[in-house]
Formats: sequence, C-alpha cells, structure tokens
Amino acid sequence: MRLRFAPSPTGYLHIGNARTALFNYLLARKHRGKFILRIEDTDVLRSKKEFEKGIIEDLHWLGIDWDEGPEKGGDFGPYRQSERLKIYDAFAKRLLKENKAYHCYCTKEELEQRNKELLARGESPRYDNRCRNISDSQKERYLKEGRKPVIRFKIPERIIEINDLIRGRVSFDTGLMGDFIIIKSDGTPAFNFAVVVDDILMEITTVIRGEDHLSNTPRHIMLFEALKAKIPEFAHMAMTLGPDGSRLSKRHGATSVREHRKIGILPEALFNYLALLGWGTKESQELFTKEELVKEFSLERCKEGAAIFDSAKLTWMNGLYIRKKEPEELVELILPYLKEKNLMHLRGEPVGVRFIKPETTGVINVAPTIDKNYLTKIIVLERERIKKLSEVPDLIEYFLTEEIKFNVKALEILKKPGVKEILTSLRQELTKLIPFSQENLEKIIRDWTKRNNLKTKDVFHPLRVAITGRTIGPGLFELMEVLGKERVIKRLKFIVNSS
RNA sequence: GGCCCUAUCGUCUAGGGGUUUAGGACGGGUGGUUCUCAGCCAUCAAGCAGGGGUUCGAAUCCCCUUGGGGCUACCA
Repeated sequence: MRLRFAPSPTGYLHIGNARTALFNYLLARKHRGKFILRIEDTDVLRSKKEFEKGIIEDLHWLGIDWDEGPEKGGDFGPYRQSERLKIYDAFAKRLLKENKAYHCYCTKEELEQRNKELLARGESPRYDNRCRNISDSQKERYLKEGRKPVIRFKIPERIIEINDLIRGRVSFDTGLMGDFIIIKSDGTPAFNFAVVVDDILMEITTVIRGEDHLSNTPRHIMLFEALKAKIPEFAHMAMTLGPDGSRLSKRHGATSVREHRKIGILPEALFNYLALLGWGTKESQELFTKEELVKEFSLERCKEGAAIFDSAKLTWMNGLYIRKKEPEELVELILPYLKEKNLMHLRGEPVGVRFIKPETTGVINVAPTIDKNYLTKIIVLERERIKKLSEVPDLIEYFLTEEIKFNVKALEILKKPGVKEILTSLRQELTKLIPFSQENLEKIIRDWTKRNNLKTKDVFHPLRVAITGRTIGPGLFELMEVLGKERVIKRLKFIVNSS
C-alpha cells in the first residue's frame, strides 16, 4: 500500500490539509505501507521554497513522518513536481502521438468571452473542443500570430463510476465536460495531469484527499485509462469548515498549523483533535495516543459530511495534554514564551532566569537570578490553569517581576475598610515565621484569623491580592511558599505603606 | 446556470429498521469542594432540517424540497 500527501507550497500548512496528511499517515502506518510526501509546486507564481520548508517543519512538529519525499529521497523521485517537468512533457507527447490529446490555440481572453456568452444564454460554460480538428493552415496562422498553444486531453464521452472508499459509488457523465488542459502554454503541467502522472509513476495505490477533488476524479480516471495505468483506490474526505459553516479561512482566526503552534497548542493535542474531525469510534472515545489512532483508524468510519473546526474543543484538549505533562518538560516548552515577553533572560548553560522590571527597555535591570527550579515550582502551581502555552507569561508574571501590577478588582479589594489593618498585623506575624512553608503558613494564618474573629474570606483574599496583584490564582499558601518570604514581606510592606 | 457530494443537540460525534425516554464529549447553566480562579465531582438544558413514501415498525431504506459544501480556471 502506497499513500501520499501532496501539498502546494503556496502558504503554510493549513489545518484542513494537515488533517488530510494525518489520515493518509494513519492509514499508511496502520497497514505498514509507504507514506510519500510530494510537493506540488507547478504554480511557479505562488509557490515558495519558504513554504515548502514550513510545511515540512510543521508536519514534523505535528508528529507526522514519511518514507519518501523531497528531503528524504526514495526510489520514485524526484518528489518535487518542478523537478519532473520533463516527465510530464514526455507523457503529454505520448498522448499527443496516440491522438488522445491535441494542441489548442484559444487564448484566455477568447475562452473567457465564450464562457460569458454561454452563461448569458443559460448554457453551461465549458470549452467547446473547437481545436480538436483544426486544420494545418489554421494552426500555422495561429502560430504566426504568436499564440502559444496549450495541450488538451480529448475526453471520451461516457459515464464514469467511482467507488469511493468513504462515500461509495459516485458517477459522472463526461459528456458534460469540455476537453481540459493538461499542459499549460508555458509548458508546465496542469494539476489534473501532474497528479495522475505522479500517482502512476510513484505507484500510489490509495489516494486520500479532500472532497474538493471528487469532481476532478473522473478526469483523473480518464487519464489513467488513456495512459493504460492501474487506477488507484480513492477516498474523498469531507471538508473542514469554519465556525460559520463556510470554508475555513483567515477571518476565522488561526487556520494554519504554524499559528496554533505559536499560540501554544501542543502537537499531541492537535494530532488528537484533528483525528476526531470527521472520524470517530463506536465508543465515541475522545483521547487517543498516536499508537491507538494508528491501530483504530479506518476509512469506513470516516464521516461523509463536512466538519466545523471548533477551537474551543481543541483548547480544552490542549489543557488536558498540558496537565499530563511533567513540570520539567513544561518549563522547557514555556521558556520561549517567557523570553518573548521579556520575562526572563537567557544566559549560557544552564539556563538562568533573572528578574527584570516589566517595562524595562534597553538596559536590562538585573535582579536576583532565579533558576529552572523556581520556574518548575511555579509551573506545578499554575499547570491546571494553562490552556495554551502563550497564556503562561501573563499567568505567572507576578512570580517573575519585582513590581507587580494591580488590576481594578484587586485595587477595590485593597481599598475596603479594615484591609490595611489586617495586612499590617499579618505582616508582623509573617515576619517572625520560620520556616516559610505551606503548612506553617496555613497554620499561622488560620490561627491568626480565628484569634481575631475574622472570616477566612476577609483575610485570605486581601492577602492574595496584596502579594499577587490579582484576585485569581493558585492556592494561597503554596503560592506564598514558592514566592518566598522575602518577596511576600516586601509586597505586604509596599501595600501597608502606601496610602 | 450545469454536474457532484452532504445533512443527529450551538459544535465534534455514537447510532446502520424494533434493545432509544436518541448515548458520549466540547461549550453553556446550576450545585458541591474552596480565600479566588482553575481542576475535580454531581446535576440540568439542548438534536434526528422539512415533506412524502416503503414497512406491523424508521434517526436508520427510497424520493422530493430546503440548507451547506465542492467542481465547472492556462489555482492546486
């Protein structure tokens, strides 16, 4: 079994394409077949090397690997269509010779004009095959005019039936189609031709692709037949839609794998989530490891209807995977985000984290160095609140800056009558405390609260706000222990002394 | 316009003629745990697009309508 994923490097890896790649990958691995990456870069204008690189990186990041491909090599290469131009040319010549294709001299403008007229008359816009039997003199005249011909495939009129692995029998009447272009006037192959030639030569046995290619499949089948090649099996998977049910596009937010990676979605989460889009098990299982998916996946269980990409569910799943990670690993994953927000400063090995003032620009105001140990402790406290890695800097900022910011709600709480007195008294109590441990803190603060006939709520909350600047966060005592005596006292002092 | 695909809670889905008062998950509501948030636990609301058939019986099979998507490009 040989499967392939054939992206066009005209942009970064789209979520929908990533899902196509994933399904191909899963099936290939399940059946211990070969998975091939082929770059369809015949659109010279839009294709960019940078995107090819990006797609390869993103696939790897997602956890998808392949057996043959442009960087990897293989016995069926080259795997970049731009490097196979001679091959397409030879196949086109063969069709020409066998009278299964012909040169067409119509210009883009002429075609456009004719289609417009057809449409105006209420007829179907399509090529009228007029160059099929063009005379030699006419041909010469066109050539003299400087027209560059395209090569069109001569469509045999008949009914073509596809036995799609996902949607069953689908039939098309080729009599309704016009002869289509296989070689463009610049000599490069049209998509419909290049795919077929490549799938033949790369001995692809199963083609899994998006439903947008279903209507192209009869054209492909005609070409396979004309070239006397074995026709592969086809499976057309339903499209991935945006929240409003239209095609997933930029206006729906993050649509590329890269963007998701950037906002801190874990590859395992995206992998798992994507698999669930248009596929599911009898048990409606939600969480799968890669190995489980390879084992469980099947085309028979793919849904025919399109699926809407739900980022809320992805986010939920991401939180789940984050909570499953070891704190040490999470710290490593978070480092780039902290760096980006200027919340840490990397220096040599091992990586050290230093305090800096949040609004520092230019010269970094060096503060006490803290290490990954400290970060790990922080992450342990905050882990269950993390949904995306990009949220972490904001979540843990008050652990990493000397001066903390107070939000509006926090300020309101600090302004309440009696709060300052409570904090003043509490500060004295805490100054004496050794060791500054969670257990110790809880005991002494609870005792103090009881002794003063106060409700825990009226003590704990202001205390939290005073030392973190915010009303939400991890458990108060564990938070205080991690923050450390020095910082806690300093922050309390700041509040108490301010008017 | 023509052709093709498609349709179960807001979303992802289970269901493939009777076992279904249509199950699970996300999201939402409520309650509990708790200084807060998150998490966890409990709980609630929410759906077979509409209309015809077939059948003793239909979410499940067929047809039509409607909605959505795709192809109809010298894009892929």
